[in-house]
Amino acid sequence: MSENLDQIWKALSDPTRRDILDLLRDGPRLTTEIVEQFPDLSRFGVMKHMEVLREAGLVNTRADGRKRINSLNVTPLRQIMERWMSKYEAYWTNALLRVKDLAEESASEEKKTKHKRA
Amino acid sequence: MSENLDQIWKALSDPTRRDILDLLRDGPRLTTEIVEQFPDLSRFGVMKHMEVLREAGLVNTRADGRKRINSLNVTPLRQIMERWMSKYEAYWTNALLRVKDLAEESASEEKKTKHKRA
DNA sequence: CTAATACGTTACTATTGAGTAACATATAAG
DNA sequence: CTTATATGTTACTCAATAGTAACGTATTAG
Repeated sequence: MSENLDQIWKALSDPTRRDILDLLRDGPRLTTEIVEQFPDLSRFGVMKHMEVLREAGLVNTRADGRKRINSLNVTPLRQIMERWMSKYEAYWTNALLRVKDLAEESASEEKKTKHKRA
Repeated sequence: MSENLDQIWKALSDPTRRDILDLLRDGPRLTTEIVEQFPDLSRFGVMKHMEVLREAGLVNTRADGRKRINSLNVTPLRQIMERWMSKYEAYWTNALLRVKDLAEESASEEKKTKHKRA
């Protein structure tokens, strides 16, 4: 559960896969729904990306009849972010302060603002 | 200066390149010094990785006689981190609070703690 | 000037990754 | 049962990436 960090980075390195994650931020999607969002790609093309995301633990898929419901799992993202934040801690100073502001904002605003599409 | 985000992600996707960045966290290094840290790779192998890092803006290189001094540039890292932190804001809640703590820590401790090796 | 050092480049191989087309299976609806 | 839908799979390109070997250049030390 620690050496899959490579997998996570690999998964995130592709723009299409990041787009898929973006899409899933808005909530779970059927495989077909995801495929429809990428008219330039074949279905299998998208499905292979999905598989990479699944193997990296970034996406969970559960079956419901003949449907597959794909949902985002932020845990690996969090892992990477936290790891890098602390790793480069000494360099972060300014960034951290900005993130701190962000944290306080989102803490005080609670969940008034729903996140919006990419 | 905005569509190189892809490049940055690509650059970060390779474990060797992340190791190089880790090495540069401790301060600037000559090309040869970096090469020596990777006995399993040929010099040119390492140099190609360096080039990718340079093109992504993650590493700056300045000449000093016949020496090349490579140093870390965290700006692109910051870009990506900030972008993703805010993008997944709604999912971050717990993580953000931890980062907030980190920020306050490092703010109060100023720069007492020098960062240490990987 | 000569030799050693630090770096750069050319030319090539091999593996992985992204992608398509076409076929196969399973399930829900009528 | 039959059809349409949702998904899975096999077989195959094509391009990019990671990598090596070997040679070339430039600069500093003596």
